Amino acid sequence: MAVASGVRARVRAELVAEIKQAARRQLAEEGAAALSLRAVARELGMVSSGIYRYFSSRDQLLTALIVDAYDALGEAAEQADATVGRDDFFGRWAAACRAVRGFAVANLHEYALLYGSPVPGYRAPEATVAPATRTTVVLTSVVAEAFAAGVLAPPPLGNRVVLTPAVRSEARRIAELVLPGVGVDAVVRCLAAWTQLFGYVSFERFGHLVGAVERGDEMFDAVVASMAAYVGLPVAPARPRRAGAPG
Amino acid sequence: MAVASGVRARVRAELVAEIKQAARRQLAEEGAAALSLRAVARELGMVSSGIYRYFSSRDQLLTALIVDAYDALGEAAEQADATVGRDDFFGRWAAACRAVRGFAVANLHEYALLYGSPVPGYRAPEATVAPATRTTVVLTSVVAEAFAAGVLAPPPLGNRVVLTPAVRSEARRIAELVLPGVGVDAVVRCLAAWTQLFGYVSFERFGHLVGAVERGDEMFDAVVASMAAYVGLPVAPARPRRAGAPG
DNA sequence: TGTACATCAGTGAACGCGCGTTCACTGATGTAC
DNA sequence: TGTACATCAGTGAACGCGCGTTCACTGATGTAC
Repeated sequence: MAVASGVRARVRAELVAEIKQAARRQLAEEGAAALSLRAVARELGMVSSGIYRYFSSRDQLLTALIVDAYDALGEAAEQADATVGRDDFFGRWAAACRAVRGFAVANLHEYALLYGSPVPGYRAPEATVAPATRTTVVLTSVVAEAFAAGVLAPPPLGNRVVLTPAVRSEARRIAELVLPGVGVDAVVRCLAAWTQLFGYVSFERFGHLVGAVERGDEMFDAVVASMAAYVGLPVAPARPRRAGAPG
Repeated sequence: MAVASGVRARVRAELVAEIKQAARRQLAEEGAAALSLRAVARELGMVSSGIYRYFSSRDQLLTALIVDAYDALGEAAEQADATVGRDDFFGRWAAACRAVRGFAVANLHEYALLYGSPVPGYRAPEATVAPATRTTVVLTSVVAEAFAAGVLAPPPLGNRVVLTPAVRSEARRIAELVLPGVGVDAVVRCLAAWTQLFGYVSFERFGHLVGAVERGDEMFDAVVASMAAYVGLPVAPARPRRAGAPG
């Protein structure tokens, strides 16, 4: 019966979920390098070879965890973005940045799995690419929409850096992908802000700010605000404008 | 004899160096998690227990590698800084940034050991703190000296972000340590630039820019220049001024 | 200069451990007639 | 509704591997008189 087969499939899906959850728990306690199929099986009261009914190798389980983590982070960023009024570009940017940091705080080892050292001997397959871009798309969309709304500030006079032709063409290519219409100068600043965000979160979570920054939450907000201004987002919530009108 | 004893000590020091070198080679090929005393011993044609004459545990060897890597990176930054005229603050900043990236390019796994995911189960001892700050000191010194020379630009109008009291006091504390006299606003921007630098290098080296940035060298220089301007360093080499004169 | 002793480097065997993966198997659960 | 068969989940033993660390040991190298 189709129904009975559906039951089997559902049980199977549940077990896959349970295995991933156990693996995630182990990840949280020991880190990615220490993740082992045997320990996962032990936690589920199963014999180690039983896992092979659900994952064909340790790497496949690791890939599933990576994809899930990228998706969880991406969804957190999307939801944070969605809580803010569409025209409050600064607020949306800040909300997305806070979501990234919040994810890293709540899931240190999953964050490290995504953005820390590559796992030795592990090569990320194609399947991880799409989920990896979700968070980036949230951030670039805010900038792209601010530009479309005509409120993205041009670079201040002091920041008019000369760009080489190679950089300009590269920036144009990036703009076509995720920042339609945005100028090469702003693309470079977006790239800086994007890497700054993850650089700060990594430094904080990996212990490089110990002794330097104590009030992590407030300092993070300050840095995010400063970088948002640097990118050109209006610091005060933007006045609603007709989207698409160039500024 | 003192001379004979000196010979023994020198041979010992050489062997310590050889062990570290073999460990570094292994690090470069497999990554930190795969570094093992047995493999190091094998490479030296020694029995595994022999290593214990020189390092009391795997963690102690790891610590030695971390200290060496911090020192190598710090020295690279210092030397890069030293090649540029003292008054060319922008050039000094860019040179130091390039040195950081250069180190990461040439020594991926050592860079990952320092700035990637924390090694599971390993807790960095006090001895690593001082060497870890060398690179940071190079960068902050450039900014502090630019300020002292009176050429550090104030934040552009668009970047006058409101800072909370907690952030201001934290920034003041940081300034006392490494950025004497520099305003809280600039401290926040330095923190952003510092984390941006390592964030970019990590993203590039760990594969997060694949498909986005192809001309790594030139794009890096562009981002560095943009961030240097954001920090307030004069983009063109500064006119020589009497150091210490406030701007 | 020569001998007796102490220090040290490196050996080899062993400890107990955990790992990923394979394989033939036993039951239980679904499927087709 | 009932039976015969196919599919699937999970078992248990085994493979070969590498790891950190301990320990009693053998020579060689230095030290003190």
